Amino acid sequence: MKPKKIEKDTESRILDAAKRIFIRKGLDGARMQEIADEAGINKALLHYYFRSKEKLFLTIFREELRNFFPRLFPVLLSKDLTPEMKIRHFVENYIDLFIKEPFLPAFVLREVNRNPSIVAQFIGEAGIEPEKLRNLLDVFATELNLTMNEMLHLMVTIVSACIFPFAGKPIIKQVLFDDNEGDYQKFLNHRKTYVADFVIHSLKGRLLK
Amino acid sequence: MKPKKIEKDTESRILDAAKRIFIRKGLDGARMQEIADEAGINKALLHYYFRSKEKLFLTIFREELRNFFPRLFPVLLSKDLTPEMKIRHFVENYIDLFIKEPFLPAFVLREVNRNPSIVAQFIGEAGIEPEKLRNLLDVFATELNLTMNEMLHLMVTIVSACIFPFAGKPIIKQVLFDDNEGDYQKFLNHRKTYVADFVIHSLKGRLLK
DNA sequence: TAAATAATTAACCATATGGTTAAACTATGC
DNA sequence: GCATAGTTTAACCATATGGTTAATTATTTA
Repeated sequence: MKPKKIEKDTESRILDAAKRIFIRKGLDGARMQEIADEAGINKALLHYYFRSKEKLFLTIFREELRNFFPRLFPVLLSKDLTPEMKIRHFVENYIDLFIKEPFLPAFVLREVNRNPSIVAQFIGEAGIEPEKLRNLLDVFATELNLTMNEMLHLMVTIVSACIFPFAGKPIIKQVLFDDNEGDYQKFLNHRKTYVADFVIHSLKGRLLK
Repeated sequence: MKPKKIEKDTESRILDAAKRIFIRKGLDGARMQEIADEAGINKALLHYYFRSKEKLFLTIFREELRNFFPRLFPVLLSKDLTPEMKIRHFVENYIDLFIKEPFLPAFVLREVNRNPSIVAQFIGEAGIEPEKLRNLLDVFATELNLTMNEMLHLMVTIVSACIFPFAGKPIIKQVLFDDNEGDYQKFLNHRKTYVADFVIHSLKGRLLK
């Protein structure tokens, strides 16, 4: 029952450590020494497993970009959900994801703005196919009786409403909740139903034009 | 007609250069040499005018934080605007601001996440008074027949919808617009009316519950 | 078990970077 | 014209940082 190989364990220790450090500090702010310390290993070992900081970073980034992207296909294609339920599911799952990974939004936004070409570079590997996604949105637009343009705005609005509360946490918490973490967390929990309600009301409200 | 003093000019040249570099690259990514080059001066001169990178950065950040914060008081307190018009004004002005300063949202979000305490530290100097702001929102909530909780969500939702399209530009442009800058810009312009409409529909839609 | 291979470390290296110094240059006041 | 204070520069410094090397210690394999 002796552990045969430590290497595999070391690799995942490195990945865990790198993830924690990179997500909080970004590529520019992270130090290889810091990651080594966090993983409890020698700095040279980092370069033994991942040749360079860049390589290690991209390994982490690819994975986190995949997490970041909402997996719309299963929800939107479901036949036994009303449009309203699809929206509720989406919002709830997406906000829950960020409650579990609160630093993910700020991390991804920071890195794609540092180097925008990284998006095109990794979008495929992150399991996103823009064309298929746009087709999907087109179908959903029809279902909701929206133009594709309106659908794109709707999508961006929903995603914004889910992501910004996390990416803007320091500001929101300070300005709206007097730096009270508990109040801010309560706000996040309410938000799952609030955003869905808000969107659904808006779609209904169009009828009142 | 000879220029009497160059000094003042030098200082503003430095500030302009620092602003450009810091906003695009952040504190961690920016290099003092780069800022000096951008300003067309010697690196030592940077330290002559602003003792350290940190000091120079904070000078820029303070100013940009002030820009970033929506100036709600004049709009929300106006007596001759309907709530609907207040929302329309706010959204249009806020999005227009970011069309002029497209890197501002990503910059502020990056830096407040790098060092959250910077918000509390500079919120006063940026001309924001959280208490007064919350009072203002309370009044507006009454005007709209909303609870304070709903008002906070509404506020965050509107701000999210304005900011995220800029902070998330690399992703949105790539995924939704196949990397076409023109399409993305058109989207931003539509967005001014779309977001306002969306919010107003939602408030009306509540009646259809 | 001995050779071969993989994992790990301490010490090192080259370069980049924020920051300093001392000297030179410029304008201004007397 | 000269002294003084303010401005600008080239050269320099200490340190941090990503990365490498060579030796050491497991682990595998024949």
